[in-house]
Amino acid sequence: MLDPKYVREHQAEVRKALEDCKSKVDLSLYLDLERRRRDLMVSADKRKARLNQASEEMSRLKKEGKDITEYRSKLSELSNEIKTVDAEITAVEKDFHEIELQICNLPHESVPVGGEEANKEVRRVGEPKKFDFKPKPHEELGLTLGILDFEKAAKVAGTRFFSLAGLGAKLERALVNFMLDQNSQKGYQEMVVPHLVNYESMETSGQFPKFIEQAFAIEKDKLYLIPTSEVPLANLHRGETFPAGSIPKKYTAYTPCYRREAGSYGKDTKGLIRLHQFNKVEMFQFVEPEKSMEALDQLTADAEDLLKKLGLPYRVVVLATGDKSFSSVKTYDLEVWLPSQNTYREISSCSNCTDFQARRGAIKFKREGGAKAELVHTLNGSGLAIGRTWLAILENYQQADGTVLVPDALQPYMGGLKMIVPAKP
RNA sequence: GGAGAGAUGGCCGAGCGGUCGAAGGCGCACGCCUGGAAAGCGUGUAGGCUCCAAAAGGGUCUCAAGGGUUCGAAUCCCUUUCUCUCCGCCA
Repeated sequence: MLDPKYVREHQAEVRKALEDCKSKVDLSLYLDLERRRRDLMVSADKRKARLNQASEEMSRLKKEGKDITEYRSKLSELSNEIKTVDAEITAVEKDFHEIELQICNLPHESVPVGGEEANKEVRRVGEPKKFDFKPKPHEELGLTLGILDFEKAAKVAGTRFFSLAGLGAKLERALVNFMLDQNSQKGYQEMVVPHLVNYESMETSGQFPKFIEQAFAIEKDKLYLIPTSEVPLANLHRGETFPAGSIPKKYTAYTPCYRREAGSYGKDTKGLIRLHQFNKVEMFQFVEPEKSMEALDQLTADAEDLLKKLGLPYRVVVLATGDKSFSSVKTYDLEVWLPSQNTYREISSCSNCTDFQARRGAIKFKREGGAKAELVHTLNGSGLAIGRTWLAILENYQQADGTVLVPDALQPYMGGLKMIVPAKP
């Protein structure tokens, strides 16, 4: 959500930014409603002031034992007028809020303008390994090794679900533990959070109302399965004010993520790339406004560090205005090298949401000696998507015979295991 | 799931339908006092929206949330949410 006052005073700039984001929001309507809301409020407040004055008067008259019948009926009229205006305000506010929630965050000046094609590679780290055989896709490796199974998952739940067995499951858990340990060492507090959240939480983090179709819903209980732990983490401090000196606050959490993937039929139908359920370790930060751009670089570096330690080649891409996420001003995607696809694929997304989520959720902080509470800035980043890391390891560490080496950093988490070999039938 | 109790300012806690944004206490801040501190005394101590170019100042809203009764609601009525106690069920 944007600051209406800012929008009002920087119309040209906002209009351009919304175009760059391919937003379809009608800014004129937004401004018009905002204007009407204030006008109505002034008119209602004037009447309320009169009523309040009269009310005091009335109380005095009554004490003096005077007759107030006539006076009362006069006020009744005023009272009704107020109710009418208030109803108008409510209606205008509802319309305004509806639009307001549809507006994306304005891109940072450093973000390239354009759609997906304008995304810009920032750096490449690590050399893709040269194989002296044709590298196999992970779904094939996993199947042969007997550690990955989609058929069983499809029977249990449907398409776009997966199941892991034996060392496959163990590798998944090793990655979770490895990442949580690493993040903890970097000052992120480890958290366990709800996987089902209410509507408000989805609204605060920016999923709702725009992306409501993408969420799995438990209608009976009005709860939603989280698409990322960003949602519960962002909402931990909803409606709160951080006392002076208590931010930056950094959290990390491991949760499954549930996504309907509506409209992605036919995309990435094979393997672990795109699923209705996957695991992820997330990083989240609440920081002071002037420090958030710097924090984004640090957060991205923290995510990169995990890939470096796992020995996976990757590149960093800054997403263009039309491709960045709804709530963010700037997003870096980390893309890991996949030998079987001969390309880089997203494995992490790190965003600075500035005060966008904070305004939706009224998340504030106080400065040392500062009088007024201000909105915090929030940042989130995957550190990392576990499923995609799992498959990247299989593909990058595969050997000609179909076995897979365990990266050094993970061996302590795999009971010292150095290689994944086919399971005994 | 059944029965009951409750939700007031940073915290505790009062509050006959009118002068209550709300007594009192604690905490906190500042000042006085002191060689310094404690105690004591004094003063102050919510947030949102809005008017004004801005400051000063003004208006309005907020006593869990939403609705209702009323000229007027923290106070009465309804709904919802949350918390607590007991019973049942349960990893």
